[in-house]
Amino acid sequence: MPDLISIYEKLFSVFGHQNWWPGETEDEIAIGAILTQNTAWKNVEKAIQNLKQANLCSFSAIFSAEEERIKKLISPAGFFNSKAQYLKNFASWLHHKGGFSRLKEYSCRKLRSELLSIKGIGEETADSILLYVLSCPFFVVDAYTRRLVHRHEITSSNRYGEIQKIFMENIPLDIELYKNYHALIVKLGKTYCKRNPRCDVCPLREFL
DNA sequence: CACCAGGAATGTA
DNA sequence: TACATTCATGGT
Repeated sequence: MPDLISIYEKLFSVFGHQNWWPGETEDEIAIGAILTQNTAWKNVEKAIQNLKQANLCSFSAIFSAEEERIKKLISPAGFFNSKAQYLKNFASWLHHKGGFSRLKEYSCRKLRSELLSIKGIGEETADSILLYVLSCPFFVVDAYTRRLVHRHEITSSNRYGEIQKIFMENIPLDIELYKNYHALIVKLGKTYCKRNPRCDVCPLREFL
């Protein structure tokens, strides 16, 4: 079983620095994290473009907008009934807190538990927002990450916390490393080995 | 036409 | 705890 550092170095040597998460503002990043739940990123881009065009790509705007209007704008991202409500829920929470800038005084652990208490924010979405917006060191475990660890037999567990624990106990505690590693895993997943564990061109084939 | 995509909530056993 | 179902659009 290859160690996680070796995999990271291999991925970095192939793909280089990633400069992720896509999104120009804190709000846009968090909105994207919610909209991309079980949805192709391409569809999320359309939804975000619609929100921008309507000047609704911020939580302060979403907070006071009609929910039906949000639904129509984000419809390309699917599950619009649920996601419109999720965006509203997050917007209410953020409004109550007074914005992202007022969250600096909270511990990362506290922030995580608060995010998880919002309906529509699960572990992956919470950690994505924590890592990419709030600079908290939580490793993001997504579908690509699960596939990677299972394919490489790093663990047989499919539990979120279990997989996250393995990463956080085996790589240095470094925000930028967490961001880059996650981004590289997604880059790998989007580029190669979608369903074929032994595809010839996968950069990690030496580990398979 | 079947299957899936950077999940989460809800219900069942 | 471990699965199953539901939510919905657009690409392959």
